[in-house]
Amino acid sequence: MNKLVEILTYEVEAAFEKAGYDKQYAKVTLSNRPDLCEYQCNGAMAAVKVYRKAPIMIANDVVVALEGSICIEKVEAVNPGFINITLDADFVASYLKKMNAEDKLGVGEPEHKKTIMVDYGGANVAKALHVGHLRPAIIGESVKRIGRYVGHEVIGDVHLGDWGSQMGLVMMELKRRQPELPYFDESFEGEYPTESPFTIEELGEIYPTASAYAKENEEFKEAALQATYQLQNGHRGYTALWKHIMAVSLPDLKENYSNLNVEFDLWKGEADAKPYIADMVEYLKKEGYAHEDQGALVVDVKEETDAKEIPPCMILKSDGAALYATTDLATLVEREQVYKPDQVVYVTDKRQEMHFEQVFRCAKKTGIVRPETELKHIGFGTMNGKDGKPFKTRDGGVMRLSELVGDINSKMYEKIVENHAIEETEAKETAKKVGLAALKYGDLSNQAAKDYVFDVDRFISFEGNTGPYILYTIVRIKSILNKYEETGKKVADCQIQKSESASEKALMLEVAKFNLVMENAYEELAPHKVCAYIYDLANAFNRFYHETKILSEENETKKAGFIALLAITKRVLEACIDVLGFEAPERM
RNA sequence: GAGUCCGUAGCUCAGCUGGAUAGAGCAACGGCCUUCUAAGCCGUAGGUCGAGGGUUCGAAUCCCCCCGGGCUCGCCA
Repeated sequence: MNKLVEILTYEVEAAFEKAGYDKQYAKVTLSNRPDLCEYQCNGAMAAVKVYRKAPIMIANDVVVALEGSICIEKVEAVNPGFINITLDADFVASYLKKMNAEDKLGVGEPEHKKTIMVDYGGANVAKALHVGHLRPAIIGESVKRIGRYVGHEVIGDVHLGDWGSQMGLVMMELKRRQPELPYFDESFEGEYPTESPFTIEELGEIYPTASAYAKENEEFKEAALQATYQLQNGHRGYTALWKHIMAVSLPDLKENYSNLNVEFDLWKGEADAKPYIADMVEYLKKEGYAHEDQGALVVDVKEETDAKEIPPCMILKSDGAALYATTDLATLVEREQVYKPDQVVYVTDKRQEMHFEQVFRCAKKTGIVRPETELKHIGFGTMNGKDGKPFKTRDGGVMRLSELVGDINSKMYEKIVENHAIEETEAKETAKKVGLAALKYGDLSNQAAKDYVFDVDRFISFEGNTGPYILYTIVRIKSILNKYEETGKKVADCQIQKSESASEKALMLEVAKFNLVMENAYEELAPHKVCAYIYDLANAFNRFYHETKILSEENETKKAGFIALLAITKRVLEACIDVLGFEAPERM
């Protein structure tokens, strides 16, 4: 289904040609002056150079040529040369009817359906999920859902950090604590215990301790690096220990992600790239891409146009161990073999920009991916505390995700029971939904690339541009629709009617933007655009709501028109919050 | 040092592929609940868009330079 701006652009193109001007100037955009018009075309001013005429004259010619258009109620040329368009109310109503008849509310199928892999999460199996994992999970999940909504085949991969030097650190810390364990006995040849030597809580504490200890003890650090290398090369005891770490971590990770309404199609990790590494290294050497430099194996990725020095992409460390770039490249080899993705999107901290630049260049240069494969990195900014510095707990530590989510839920629960008499089970369920919306909307409404201030109290506030406000709007609509059905009538039978008030038309125009917004959010991989849109839409609805008596409207056709408008507004809002990764309760 | 991102109202943020009077929310102040959820709506006040220069009919938006800040710059991920 064509977007409104497209339909209008076609009309205006025809008018430009009819008036004797090139249609390239006919692009119609949303108005930036809603007080003057609904849509606008600025092409007359751009066309001045070619036609050597005052822009207002060109605009006037086009306006004359537009007369009789069925989509336009009013069009005028305004100095210095704006063409201001106000849409015909019947046309808008029929547009919404068409939208309503479609499953995806006017979002069409893409010309080329792509297979897209979204690599997000990046949870480290050696440590508990903490607030640092929040952004990739929330943003990646939304990007995945937006891609699906616009019609692509999107595969989400958690891509666990289960293979790097953090594994060596954990193992050596464990050895320091329990040197008697058979995993550390090189002469041990029996069966290793099936029971893990640590719990998830212990594991969560072991890594930070080990990491800190490695910074002050060179010998320990060396041992950890050595253990990492040995693990990567099939050391029996370490492999057995690795399996324990995985077995203990995975259920905890799955539960945490599930609480965030984040679902992965693939639970692969860096370790899964292992079988591809040897062949890949061999290939890179044989084809002459990789060479030795200071003992390490590297691929040069410099380009002449570089404004700065891009270091070579390192494939193997001087001790022969694999590292970050190695597993990322080998993972691309695997993805190319198994899924042949048209696009791979990585969602990580923006500080990793250089790493991905190197990996992408290396993958293209060496033919690991096809030339047309799109490799994209969504680098997100830091979550800061109210002081503008990276978010920490009161005692300066890293807050666990489960703790954060628990906090938000209990604060939300208190607010809910404070406001309404409500049964405890429902209150808890509602608190969970509203809390998640608060958290996700708080994050997603910011541009991903920017640092942002993580202020829980603001996010869970019931006022202003927040997740709860959006949900409240949906709940209001649901409540009215339910009451309408209680009178024995069906919402589904209601037909959208031509608007009769300014606020009603404003709401309809806002609803009609949906396909434009969704496709744009996909192209720019920008969930915050969806947030901005539903905030506008919710505002438009609330304005309409306040000046319109809906259920007490006496004219049944008119009332049904209102109900139909509410129903489509709700569908659009729900489609949006679904791609953002949260949902609305029945009441709140 | 080089590169890169950022600097918009007291605070938190939109707007940046050039358009008309730079928008929200919070905080402040003032209205609106016998009526569909007031978690709402309406209004008032608040800005040399970091500074300067340039391109343009037109610049928060593009270019240059300066100031301030974040981040990155081979064996971590």
